[in-house]
Amino acid sequence: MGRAPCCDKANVKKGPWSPEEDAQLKDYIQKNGTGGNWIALPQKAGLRRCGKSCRLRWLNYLRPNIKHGEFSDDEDRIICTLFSSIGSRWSIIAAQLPGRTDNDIKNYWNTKLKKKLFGRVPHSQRKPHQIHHASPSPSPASTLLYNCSNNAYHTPPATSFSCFEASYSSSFSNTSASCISAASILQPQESLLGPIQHYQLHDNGVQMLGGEASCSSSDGSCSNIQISHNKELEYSNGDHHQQIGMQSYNSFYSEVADDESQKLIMASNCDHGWSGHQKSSNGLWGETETPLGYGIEEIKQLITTTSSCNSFLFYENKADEKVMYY
DNA sequence: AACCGCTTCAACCGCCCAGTA
DNA sequence: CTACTGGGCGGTTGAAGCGGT
Repeated sequence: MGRAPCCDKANVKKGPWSPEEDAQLKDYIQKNGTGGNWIALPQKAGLRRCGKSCRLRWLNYLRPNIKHGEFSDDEDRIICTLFSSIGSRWSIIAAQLPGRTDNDIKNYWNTKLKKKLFGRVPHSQRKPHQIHHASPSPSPASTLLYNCSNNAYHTPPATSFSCFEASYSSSFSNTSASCISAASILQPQESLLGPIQHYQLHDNGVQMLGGEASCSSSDGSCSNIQISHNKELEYSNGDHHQQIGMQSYNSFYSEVADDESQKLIMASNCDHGWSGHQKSSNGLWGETETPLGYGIEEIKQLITTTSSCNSFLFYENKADEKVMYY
């Protein structure tokens, strides 16, 4: 048996708020405050709304000093930086952007910023042969390479675990690669991956990001990997091989394992090196701990210092975006 | 003008956590 | 210690708007 609903669903109004309801809620809160009890608030305010709905409406729309409209470049940068550090902790990200709500930022990220960074190809411009439908299981990862030297973002071609629906750039061969960070999630079960795809490096054939990573641990858990590269990077997918660039870096890979079926490999050659941190059992990092081991105060500091070099980690877990290019 | 497909974003859903009885 | 409750949060949905044909 599930938990009791927070309100009588049959007697509450749903859907868009009318200007009258807005005025009623705003008026009540301005006069009486929230009283620390959102569940009781609608009744007191004479609204036929769920308490949670009132809270959301107030926080996201009616609250004073809410900023609507275009996000500035600075805000973009802050969102990207924090997202790279702490993931989709929208409330924490929102706390760094006065006047912005977590919902706003979440929507902005999902609808605009993500596309801005990844250069999404409109459906109408896709050629049928470019589209490959992957396995029906959720594909949790997308991968992004961030080149600090020219402020450009690049994604490598999609891997089987990297099914971000986007136009994957293979152009980082002509970047200086002075500061490239890569991250991806590996899923060990082949059944979840669909067709085997992997990146490999020429010469010594170091395989990574979905292949058999070089493991430093005896049990193959791949907790730490250190690789020095100055090599061409090739993308391989069965019979299709594509050279995707030249990388020159000395990387230290750390694993962030959050459960048995998902392993996160991070790579960075940035100046402010970082180490992997284990998520807690609930899949979240501690309130003041970030994946990079930064506290919230440190994140604030990070915002001001990462303009020169960032470790970017992008991943998503959206089951319905299982289209990829190869 | 009508239709269609895409995008946007407000709002909802359901889970998790902390506080409390 | 356990059960319950409300608040908070991230993920998802769907109506509205918009542009193209």
